[in-house]
Amino acid sequence: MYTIGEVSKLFGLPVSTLRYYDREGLFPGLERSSGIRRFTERELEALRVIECLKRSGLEIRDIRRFMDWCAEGSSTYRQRLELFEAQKRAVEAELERLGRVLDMLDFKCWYYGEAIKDGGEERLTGLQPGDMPEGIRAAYLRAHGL
Amino acid sequence: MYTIGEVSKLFGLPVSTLRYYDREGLFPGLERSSGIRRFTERELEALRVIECLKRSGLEIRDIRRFMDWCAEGSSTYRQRLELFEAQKRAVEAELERLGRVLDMLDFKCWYYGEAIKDGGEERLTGLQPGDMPEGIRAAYLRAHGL
DNA sequence: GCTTGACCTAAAGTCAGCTTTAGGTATTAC
DNA sequence: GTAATACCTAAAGCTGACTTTAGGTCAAGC
Repeated sequence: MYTIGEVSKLFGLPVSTLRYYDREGLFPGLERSSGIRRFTERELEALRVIECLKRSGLEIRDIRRFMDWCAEGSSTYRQRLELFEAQKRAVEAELERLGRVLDMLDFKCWYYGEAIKDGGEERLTGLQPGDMPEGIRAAYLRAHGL
Repeated sequence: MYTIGEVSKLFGLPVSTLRYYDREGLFPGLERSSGIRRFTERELEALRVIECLKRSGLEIRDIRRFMDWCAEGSSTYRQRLELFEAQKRAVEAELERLGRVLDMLDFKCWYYGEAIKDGGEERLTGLQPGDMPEGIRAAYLRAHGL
């Protein structure tokens, strides 16, 4: 059993955020003793799932819906599975987009490294992909969707 | 040369967003003919960079600062390089976090698949990592930071 | 007994990033 | 000539996710 202050430290989240999550219904079964919230291992796992679903792009209201499904019992397993499968696809898509972002950043790092060496961008502005070093060319082409 | 409507279609961004970006100073050299914005290849590349920096976690005001550096010329190459290097580190960190999110989602997909097969969570609630299949155990442990 | 610190609430405030509204110009299509 | 369409501005409005504020309870330490 943990107080809100302990959970705050464990997860590195402000107390105000935990109270906000509770207000929004993200801890449906959270118990209290004389008004004070008592977090159990169940709420800690809920919090791990909340962080996971948030990072995967879900909004608070949708996380709430998921938590309500959990409280509803075995009749909602299918919906819960489908939610996780959908978020998996969303995260895989995001990973791919971030990969292309990284390609652009790699290209730009190379570009400014060269610009600094040259003292200007004259040589670089006319550059065709064919004139770039192997790895940079690949990154450039992926970043520009070619 | 492109009108704002053409750029909107090319990038899949609302016209209102492009005007907002312009208002926020993200196209420092954008020209106009009789009041109408004329986007050139330079603005298209700027837009690619904007999307890249935004996805990498930068705020509009910081992107604006970068665009101002570009307008300032060769004296800012170093700052620009450092910005891209910092964003590269940020994206690499985000990729790792997303990897752990994916681990959690993999675990939860497996979990609910099993719960559906079993018709309940009784067997699963007592489950130790040692009882899980190979790949799922690994995902579970990574997702839970163990 | 009184201060400190951890908890509580309801309600208002904040911030980023857009989007919408209201009103206007200029060109093309009929 | 008038209706539709694409452009323009300034300013207000919106949304999600918190955070802050103002005011209160309660137990522990001095």
